[in-house]
Amino acid sequence: MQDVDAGGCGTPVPGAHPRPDGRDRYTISEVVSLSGLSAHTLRWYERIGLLGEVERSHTGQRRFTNRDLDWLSLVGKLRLTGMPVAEMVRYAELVREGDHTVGERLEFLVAAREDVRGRIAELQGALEVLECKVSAHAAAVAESH
Amino acid sequence: MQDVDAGGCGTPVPGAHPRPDGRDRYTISEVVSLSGLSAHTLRWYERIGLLGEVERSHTGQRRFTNRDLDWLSLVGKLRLTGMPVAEMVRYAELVREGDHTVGERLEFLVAAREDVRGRIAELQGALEVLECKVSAHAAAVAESH
DNA sequence: TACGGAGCTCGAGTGCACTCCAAGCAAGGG
DNA sequence: CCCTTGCTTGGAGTGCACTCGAGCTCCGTA
Repeated sequence: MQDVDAGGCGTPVPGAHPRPDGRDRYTISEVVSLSGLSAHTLRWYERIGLLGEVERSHTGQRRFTNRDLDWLSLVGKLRLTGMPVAEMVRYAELVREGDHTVGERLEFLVAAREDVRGRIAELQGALEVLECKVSAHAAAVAESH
Repeated sequence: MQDVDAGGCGTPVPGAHPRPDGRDRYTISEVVSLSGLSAHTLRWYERIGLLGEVERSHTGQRRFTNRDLDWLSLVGKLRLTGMPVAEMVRYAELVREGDHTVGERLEFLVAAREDVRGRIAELQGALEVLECKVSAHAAAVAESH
């Protein structure tokens, strides 16, 4: 089965470090450079349940998988939208609960999408104001030769 | 002289309480319902210099002016963009310093504008991912008849 | 065998933006 | 005169999302 939450929608971001393919086990420091998050933050994400049990090496060190990386990329997107971490944790729990939560997850995603649309509209309002202020100040600067 | 920072760019927001015109002195509770900010927050804004000395009644109560309301509306826009309060305070200081800071203010506004544009782009990236996830989950829900 | 470097856990600390509290004053109504 | 309502102050508290520190283990190289 193809989990509907893993991969499939990630933009292979131009700015970010590319993921070396053919591998599926990454140390925490590799994930730090791949994700841009700090090691502390990654461990914290796991503690609060935003990341689900990460696999371990025989000595107890974390070994992140490509699936973890996909999940982190989604989390990054949601974080950009300003979604509180607690909500993302709730979503992570739904994913862990299995396929029968897919309807609830759909609701969550739709709500998040509407939220983002609203936020974009807000920002566009702010942008208009800023553009107006910029013109006014540029004119004032020009006027004072 | 027409201060380039007062009014002129405010969208008369459809959702917000309209400002009763013909008046220029508002109590703190009037500003609470006009701005949506709490009284605590308004006093705190004044304390940290985000609002400049607010006029007082003979008994020491604050009397906000239309100019204060205009400023608060700009602050609200900037807050929506995620700008830290400290930066807005810096801008407020530039405004208080007078006309000779108009160039610096222009720089500030241009930077803020670029910031907002970048943030909109980020959100649009997140929106795409969300739309993709929504389709995938909608399909999964439909498939499970 | 010694050492540097990466990783581990648990718990405490930080910075931001509020948010609340206690104690007190002023005006108006009963 | 008392009570309520609305406002004042300074300072303490809250919630969020990290962020850091102490003290430990484990591994590879000299």
